[in-house]
Amino acid sequence: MSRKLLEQNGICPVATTIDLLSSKWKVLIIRDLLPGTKRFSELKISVAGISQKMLTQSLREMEEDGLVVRQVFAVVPLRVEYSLSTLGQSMRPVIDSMADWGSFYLDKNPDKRKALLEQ
Amino acid sequence: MSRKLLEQNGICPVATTIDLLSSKWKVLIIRDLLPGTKRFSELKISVAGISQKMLTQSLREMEEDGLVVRQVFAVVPLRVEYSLSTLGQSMRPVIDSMADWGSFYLDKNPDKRKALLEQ
DNA sequence: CTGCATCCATCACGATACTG
DNA sequence: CAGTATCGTGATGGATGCAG
Repeated sequence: MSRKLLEQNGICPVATTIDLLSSKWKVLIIRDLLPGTKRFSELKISVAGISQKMLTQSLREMEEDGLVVRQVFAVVPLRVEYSLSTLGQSMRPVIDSMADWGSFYLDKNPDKRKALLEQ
Repeated sequence: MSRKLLEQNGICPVATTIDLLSSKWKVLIIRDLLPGTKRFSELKISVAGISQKMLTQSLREMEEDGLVVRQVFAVVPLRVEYSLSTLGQSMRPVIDSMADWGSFYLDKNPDKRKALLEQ
C-alpha cells in the first residue's frame, strides 16, 4: 500500500519516507551501501536472507527513486556495482537513528538479545 | 519475515528496529501518539486509511513489544486510550529523522509533491 | 465505542530454471 | 556474474457481521 499510504495521509513527511523505504530490504541495502560501493554479489551476501529476486527488484526501485546508482562494467564475467546517490547518502541520519535505537533497545533487553541468539 | 530477518542478520541494530516497526502502520501510529494519548477512534481517523483490523492488530503487537500502553475505562460506551510507553517515546528521534528526511525530499522534489496532490 | 471472528482477494516473496 | 521469467504459496489486509 505504498502509494495509497501517501494519498490517504496527505503529504506527511513521515509517510513519504516510509513510502520510499516500503520494503524492509531497502533499509538494509542502504545500510550496507553507506560504507561504499558494493557489487551485486556482495550485497546478496551482506543483506543476509534476501533472495536474488528481491535484491534485484529492490535495487531497481531504489534506482528509479534516485536513491541508488547502478554502474555496469562490460567485462566477462559481468560486473555491476551499486552505490548510494547523494540523495541516498542523505538518508544516513535516518539509518543512524534506527541503529541507535536498536542498540539502545538491545542493551535494555538483554533477554531478548539472548532469546534471539538461542533461536 | 520479521523474526526471520533478525535471525538471518544476526543482531544488527538496524534490523532490530525494523523488526519492531514491521508494519508501516506502526510508524504512523507512533507518529500520532507522540503528541500524547489518543483514543482508539481518534487513531482510526488520524492514521488515515488504516482498517479497524490493522489498527487493532498493530496496537496489540506494539503493546506486547512494550511500545504502547493500553488503558481501558469501564464506562459506557467503552473508552480505551492508547499512549506511548517510555520505550515508545524513545523512538521519537527515529520518527523525527524520518520526518526531516521526508521534508527534505519533498522540498527537493516539488514535482513529486505536486504529482501526489493531483492524484 | 471498541473490538474479535470470519471470509476472501491480492500480492509479496521464495524456489526454480534459464540467459547474455 | 547478474540478471529475467515463471510458478506456487503463505501472509497481508479489506469487508462484513457480531458482541461486551
